[in-house]
Amino acid sequence: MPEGPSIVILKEAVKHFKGKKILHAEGIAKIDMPSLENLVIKDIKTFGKQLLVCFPEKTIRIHLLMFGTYSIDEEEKGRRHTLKLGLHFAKGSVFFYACSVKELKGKAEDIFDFSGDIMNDGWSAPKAKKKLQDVPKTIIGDALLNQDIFAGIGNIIRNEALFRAKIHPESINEKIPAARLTALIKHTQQYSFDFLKWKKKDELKKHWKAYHQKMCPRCDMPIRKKVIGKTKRPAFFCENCQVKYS
DNA sequence: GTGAATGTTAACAG
DNA sequence: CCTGTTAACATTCA
Repeated sequence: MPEGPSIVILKEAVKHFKGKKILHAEGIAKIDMPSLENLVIKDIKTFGKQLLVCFPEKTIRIHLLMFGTYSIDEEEKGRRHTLKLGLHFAKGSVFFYACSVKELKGKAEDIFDFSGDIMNDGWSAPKAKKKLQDVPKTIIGDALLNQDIFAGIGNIIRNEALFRAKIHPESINEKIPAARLTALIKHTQQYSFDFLKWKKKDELKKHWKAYHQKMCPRCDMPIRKKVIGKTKRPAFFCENCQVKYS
């Protein structure tokens, strides 16, 4: 369940643990569990698809990958989840399953450039445009998934944003007119926040226009599914109304 | 039972 | 050493 907006929802669900002291840490993640005990959580942030549990001198980075899940206060018994990390507080607990947990040295602000995070208030569209132009030969479908360019974008967002912008995923970056590129970047951010809004209401799928769709809602032609690019992820697009710049 | 999927990275080949 | 491909991991749903 992990594109940027879903991680923002996760952050909101655990932010009440900010300022709280960890009494016990458990799980099979390869990090120093005992060293977390008695530490107070300084902040909880997100960067792209990662949740960051921040301390003065280190940052715990949790990435849900494809199948990661979490539960708050109650451990999911009965399910066969692999408990990677469980944090226990005086009041409440949080559990992360089947995810990637890493311990990073230093504070989050020194490790991540938050202007690259599509969901961050400080996100910079001009910087994103420049980064796209720095990889002129790349197809836009791959570039959108590049976390160094758009931290937080996943396969749903890229397909929906390209559909809104009427750009074919196999378009070559340098062939896309600058105005179209700017429009795409804007759609990407806007769809990410629509994703957030709809996901909260549990109606994300209801609003898909291209992703896993059969027919184009604009022109009624079939939506094509094709594994593309070096990222080899399935793209969904309308060949009739999404222009291929190549 | 099979295959696919909102993802990344370690391992290997050249 | 660098680049590109494959494998691995983990879970749910159709």
